[in-house]
Amino acid sequence: MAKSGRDEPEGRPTGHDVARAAGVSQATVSLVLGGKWQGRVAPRTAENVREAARALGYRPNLAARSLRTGRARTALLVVPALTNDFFAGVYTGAVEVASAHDFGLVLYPSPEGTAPARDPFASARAALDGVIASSMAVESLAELRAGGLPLVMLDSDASDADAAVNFDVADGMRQVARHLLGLGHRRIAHVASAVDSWTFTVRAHALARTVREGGGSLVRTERGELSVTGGLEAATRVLTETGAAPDAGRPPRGTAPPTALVCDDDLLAAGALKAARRLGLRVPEDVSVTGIDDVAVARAVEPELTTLRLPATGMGAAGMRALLGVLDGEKEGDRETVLPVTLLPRASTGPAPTG
Amino acid sequence: MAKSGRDEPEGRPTGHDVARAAGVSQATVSLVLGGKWQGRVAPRTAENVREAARALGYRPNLAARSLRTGRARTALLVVPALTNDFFAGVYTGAVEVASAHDFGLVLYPSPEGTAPARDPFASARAALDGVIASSMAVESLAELRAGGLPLVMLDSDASDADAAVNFDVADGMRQVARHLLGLGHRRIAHVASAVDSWTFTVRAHALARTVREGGGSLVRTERGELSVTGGLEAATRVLTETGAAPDAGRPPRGTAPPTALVCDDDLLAAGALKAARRLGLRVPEDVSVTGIDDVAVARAVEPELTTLRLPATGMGAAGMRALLGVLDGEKEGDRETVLPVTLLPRASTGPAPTG
DNA sequence: CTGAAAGCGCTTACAG
DNA sequence: CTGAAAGCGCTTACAG
Repeated sequence: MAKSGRDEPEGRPTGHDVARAAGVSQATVSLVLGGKWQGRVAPRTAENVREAARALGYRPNLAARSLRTGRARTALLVVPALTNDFFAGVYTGAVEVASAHDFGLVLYPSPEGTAPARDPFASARAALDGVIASSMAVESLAELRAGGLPLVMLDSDASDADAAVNFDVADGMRQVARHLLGLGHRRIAHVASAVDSWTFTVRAHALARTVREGGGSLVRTERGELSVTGGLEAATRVLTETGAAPDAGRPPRGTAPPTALVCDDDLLAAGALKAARRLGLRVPEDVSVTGIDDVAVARAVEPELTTLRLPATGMGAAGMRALLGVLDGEKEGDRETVLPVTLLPRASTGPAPTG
Repeated sequence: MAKSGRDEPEGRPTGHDVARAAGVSQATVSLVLGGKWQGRVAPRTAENVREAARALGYRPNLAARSLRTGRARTALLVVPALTNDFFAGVYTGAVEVASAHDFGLVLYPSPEGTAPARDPFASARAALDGVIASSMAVESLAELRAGGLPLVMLDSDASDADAAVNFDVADGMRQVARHLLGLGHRRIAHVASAVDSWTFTVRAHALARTVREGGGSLVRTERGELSVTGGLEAATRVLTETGAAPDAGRPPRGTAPPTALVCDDDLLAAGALKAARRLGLRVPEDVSVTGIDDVAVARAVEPELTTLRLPATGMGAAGMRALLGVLDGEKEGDRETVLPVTLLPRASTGPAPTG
């Protein structure tokens, strides 16, 4: 193991050290390295300063800069979980826009999942100019608001935020429902998220309504945590308790069995696929399954999932742009962005079984 | 949309505001809120201060604190990608230990994947006390070292770090190879990572050696990027070009077809499963497949993957502990931790086909 | 074109 | 038991 660089001769070099080496004042160093020297410092002097800074390995102390300027050019992105690649997309999109505006982006996965984030500020510890929160439950708003920082909400109930970016999930659910109705499905079950956040409430309403309007019926809703296991358990309940699975050994309880399972995300849908297989049902011949998100698992499983592509990267980018707008004191318009979603029909859905 | 809290009457309250409200000096406020008042400030006064701070919604300015103390109590965790839940585990473990020691942990997913991280410090922008880097390629070391901060490497070549935590991947690969040899497999192919970092080099060596010593042979190595698609492509090449797939329509090129595919991670293995299926091969009857990591996708696919469970959370925790040790000036011993790994036999491996 | 100086909001000896 | 003061390393008017 090499030695740590901490105990170098003079410790970490400061602007004064650079100034001494370049034979100028510390103020000049600041001007040059801050890129504000044009017309104020001789080009030759500026070059000397840069040279000295390089030689010493100088890096400005961010704490000092941020204390002085009162801003950190840093935003915090709060997400519920890292176990879903969806948030990788959100981060990627946001960080790209942030970088382009010379902003830093600190990622904070809330340890409580979609539940209230326990003081993300304490954990992030960075000096922050604003917060972007993705897919958080309403209860976390108070905590997030506590910092008094500008707040942009993503894929969430945004009534208390400074700006919002959402997917058109209602339209998405309509697309899913119409896709299934078009395939002849009339009895549909909803494998829903156990977490009751805004986006899932909207999904449930849009699904119920579209199915009803299309002449079908939502025969059952079972909730599961957003994981493969959660989906497996919830879908198993749906399939056995409605009598959809012939081998289940449990009598139907009067409900007609569903021919399609609409799942609130791809992880749940992957679990539903497993449930069907274990109960001896073929997908999509006996039962169709749909997901939402289009994360990697959607194409990892067999059959590949018919799902809704939600533009995660676009949402992250739009969220960062919205935050920048709020920070610039942008007028109150343009504060709510809605991103379209696309249905991706794949092999997990097919014509409803006849008979 | 509600108004942002930015333009409150007096702006964000400082320690002086609290002092004024409580009728004490700013120094006393600092003492009380910093928990260093015992025996220095009257309990009654302390209570008044806390009350005033609460009433004003005071939060200490972290930039000022960090400038004054010279430390930030914050570490940076650099990971290559968020598209693998493995790193969610690493983060979770590290953040737990960090919190217990009142440390913050900033997550930085390197935009270049396992390639050199382009100045994570600029992006993180936080004042940092140390860096933990997981599964990064050697080339990124220079960048990471540039900050002069204590560095802990995870699952990487650690020769230039202050401390290291690694999995016993060599032993793991041996377990995988022996498992397959025990099932009668003699011709094994390696679906390897296209990224050539330390951990993958170790895996390749251990696999080749164990297979050879067990009387088998490594008939082919194909590399793919660490994703389902990468695995699908690499495994398709292995299966068609060795003549393993009868329907492939390509003549064997003199190489005996493998009966087992050892993949460098679960994503690659999930892709291999798809490749086999598309080529009309049954898993595990015609070909066995193994993964590494035991992330969610390992149990999402069918058949579920025989894989190596790498304790990601444990590695994150050990990494943070190691960093804390380095920061405390701990003696040079105990700087290299090796974590054991476990083989999880599941349905994707079975007896080698006879004949 | 360059420098001296103020001040951001804290923590921490040091007086009293 | 409490306060006045120094100083962390920057940025930014302000002089010259």
